[in-house]
Amino acid sequence: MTDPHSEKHQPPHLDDFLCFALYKAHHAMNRFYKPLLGELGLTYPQYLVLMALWEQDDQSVGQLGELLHLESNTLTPLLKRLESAGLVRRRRTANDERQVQVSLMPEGRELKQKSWDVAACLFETIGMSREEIGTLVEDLNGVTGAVVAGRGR
Amino acid sequence: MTDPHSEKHQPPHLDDFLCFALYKAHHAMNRFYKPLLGELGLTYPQYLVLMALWEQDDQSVGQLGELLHLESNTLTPLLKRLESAGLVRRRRTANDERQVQVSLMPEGRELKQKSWDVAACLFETIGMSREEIGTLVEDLNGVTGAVVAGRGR
DNA sequence: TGCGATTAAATCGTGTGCGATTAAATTTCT
DNA sequence: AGAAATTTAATCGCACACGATTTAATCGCA
Repeated sequence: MTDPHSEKHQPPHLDDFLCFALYKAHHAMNRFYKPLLGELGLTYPQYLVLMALWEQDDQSVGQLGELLHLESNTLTPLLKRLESAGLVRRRRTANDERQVQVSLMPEGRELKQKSWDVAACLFETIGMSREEIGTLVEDLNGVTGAVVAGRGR
Repeated sequence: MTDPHSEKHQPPHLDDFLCFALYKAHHAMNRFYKPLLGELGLTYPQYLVLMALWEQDDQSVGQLGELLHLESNTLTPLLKRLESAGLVRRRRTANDERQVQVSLMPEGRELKQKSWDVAACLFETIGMSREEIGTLVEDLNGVTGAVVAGRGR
């Protein structure tokens, strides 16, 4: 059994754990976005779903789930809320009645512009260059990839 | 209004957003930990609370909340579950009856050893050196700090 | 053709997270 | 000393997140 963080067999501090740093950063991001997105009537996961649709409209629940690493049990109620807010439309596809296709309504498409300010606000707040952010994103994606790949053992 | 991610006013891909990278990495970590911690009868947030107590026993709900960035509305039910599992004890302090002091029970203290393997397993899985992890943790904490500091505006 | 296997969403139950409010104890200030 | 302000947990309601199950549609294969 490998000692994960120190040469000595001495427990590291909580702050040294990668999982805890991720936990905190994710929470901080959540707390930062919440009031800004609240003005748009969105939650953070709803915002991510809309971002996915802005990039590629008309995706199935499964496609969205794969992109966002979410299952239908999470997405279905979330999408129903977006639908009842008039931002997206949910329809079963004609080809395959099992699939539900999610597409943007005009009101949902408009939010793209407003949400731009939110991302810009975060960018200003953290005060990092594009290169630094790019490197950090790559590192995080590397960790994500390794962890996801190493799961089924 | 600053364009956050590109010279051109062209929306970046979802994968370029730091918030999304964090979201994915945090979820990946969660999904990795869940089955391992499940064998110990713990959830991920419960594990973090225990880690905090292993490092410093006998903390108030407020202290734990400050460390983990959680409010009493989240901690109270979580701590009650840890208590009913026999891992911790909750008692109001004699000095100040408002505060609830949380301390480890023997069974909770024992889990420290077992949980060690979980951290070691993650360390092996991501396959990064201590230096790389340390740098990443520092970068993440930097982002967390900047975001938290920039909130009240 | 038709029946079992597979696939895609939806449903259910539990456990976070958090904004808002409440309740009780302590501190402050006159 | 005593009322008002403050502090600390707890409570309530809503929205994820996910394991497990269910339902409905499609596929595959004899």
